[in-house]
Amino acid sequence: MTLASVETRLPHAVPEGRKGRSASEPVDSRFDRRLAKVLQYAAQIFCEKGYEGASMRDLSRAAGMSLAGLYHYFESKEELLYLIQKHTFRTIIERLHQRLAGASDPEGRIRIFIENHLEYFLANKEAVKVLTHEDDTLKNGRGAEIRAIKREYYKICLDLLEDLRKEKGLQFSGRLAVLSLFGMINWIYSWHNPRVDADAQALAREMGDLFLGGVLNTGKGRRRSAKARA
Amino acid sequence: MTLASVETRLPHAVPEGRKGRSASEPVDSRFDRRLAKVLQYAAQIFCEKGYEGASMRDLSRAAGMSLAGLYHYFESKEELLYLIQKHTFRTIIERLHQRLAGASDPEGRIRIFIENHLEYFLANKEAVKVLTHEDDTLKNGRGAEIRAIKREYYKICLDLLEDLRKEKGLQFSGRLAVLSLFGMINWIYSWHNPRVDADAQALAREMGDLFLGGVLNTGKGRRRSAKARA
DNA sequence: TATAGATTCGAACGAACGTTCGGTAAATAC
DNA sequence: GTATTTACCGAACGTTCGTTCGAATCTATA
Repeated sequence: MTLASVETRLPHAVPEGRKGRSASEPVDSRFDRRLAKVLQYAAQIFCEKGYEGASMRDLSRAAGMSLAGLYHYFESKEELLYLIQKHTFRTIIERLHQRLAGASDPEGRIRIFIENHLEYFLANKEAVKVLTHEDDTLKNGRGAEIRAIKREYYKICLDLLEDLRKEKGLQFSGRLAVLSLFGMINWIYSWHNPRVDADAQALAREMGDLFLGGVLNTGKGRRRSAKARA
Repeated sequence: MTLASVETRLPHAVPEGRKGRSASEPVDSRFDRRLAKVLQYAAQIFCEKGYEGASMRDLSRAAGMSLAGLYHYFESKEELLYLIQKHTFRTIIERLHQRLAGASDPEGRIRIFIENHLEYFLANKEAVKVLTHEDDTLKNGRGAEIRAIKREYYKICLDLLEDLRKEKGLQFSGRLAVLSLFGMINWIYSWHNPRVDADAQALAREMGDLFLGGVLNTGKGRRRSAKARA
């Protein structure tokens, strides 16, 4: 789970033979470790200046490595962004599955989703900002792959919500609920200040209260305020 | 309320005399109208490619005007972003004040806030994406001015929420509630599809239900689910 | 210690960037 | 109808961009 168990090995000029690592190979070579470090620096730079605004020279300065030297580890700036996004997403989903394994109560599972999301977000602000901010920067194959992972994550959350809906016999738009929840918890990167705001667990509880309070309340009796009905 | 009642007139090489329009001057000259058009194209381009990713040549192509000709209307790319953000923000706040003037019920006023926000967002997707996406792109003076407007907008929403809290005797973190609400309604630009999703009014009602349901429920008796308390 | 591969580098490539300059055409004022 | 300002343009400026190339230096094995 370092930031680089990835099939980028021997990026160019490899004559023949093994092209991509066959996945699930836990190698943690010198190459992998160095690439992980570089990806970390890159996430930081992309976070600060944005993908387009950041230059490879910025990265070379931050990583303490020459401009040309960087290209030993990946083949282009775009692949750099792809590797960061893919690793970040996959890690979040992997951890989520671990945590969900031991919980069956629908409401509790949604709270686990929120907590998992927020914990990773606040612990890896840079990478996550790159994930959400450079949302549709990647094109073609790499972009399609990242969008697929995103849909997978969306689907997990939607299923959790529909379990709750069935259990409680509620009526609400799953799509709207999921996207509202994503908005709440993704927006954090734009305001969270560790010196002012609570930690991930407390935030997850408060946001869980807010969101679940709304969902449970809205969907039940179609109760609406007089003002809204007017 | 065109996109350019702004003090950019006579951008450079003006020898002496009137520098900035003295504000509140409703002139809608040829210059202003053309600038408004250009700002519209610019919002579109910035929205598509991001501020850093968009080039002045892209804009010149979209606007059907030469590269050099553009600089007759503003002095730099950065000022372009500033003008878009300032006009967008000021318009949203101005309309909000108009709508709030006739409402006194705290819950209804929050619903007005949400509806005003969503209506403008969905009618001006490009400009709004530039507003939220290029959040801290501007530096120095221009950046400080935009951040001040943003704080003003935040404060309006916070006050609305605290009115509700007082009326109903609730307990909740105003900051967290405001920022959660902003997350919900700002995130829309990343997913809203007019062919699939409801219009602004319907969305505002549903999100209002969700948010107010949560706020009213959470803050009252400190009710929490067994799972969350465990 | 010799050999081979992995790692790193300085220097440069062509392309694209934001901006400027001198000048022409169109609109406005007198 | 002429003079003056406004609107616009082609061409270029200097800079920075992502990327490449050939060579130098490490590292590990035999």
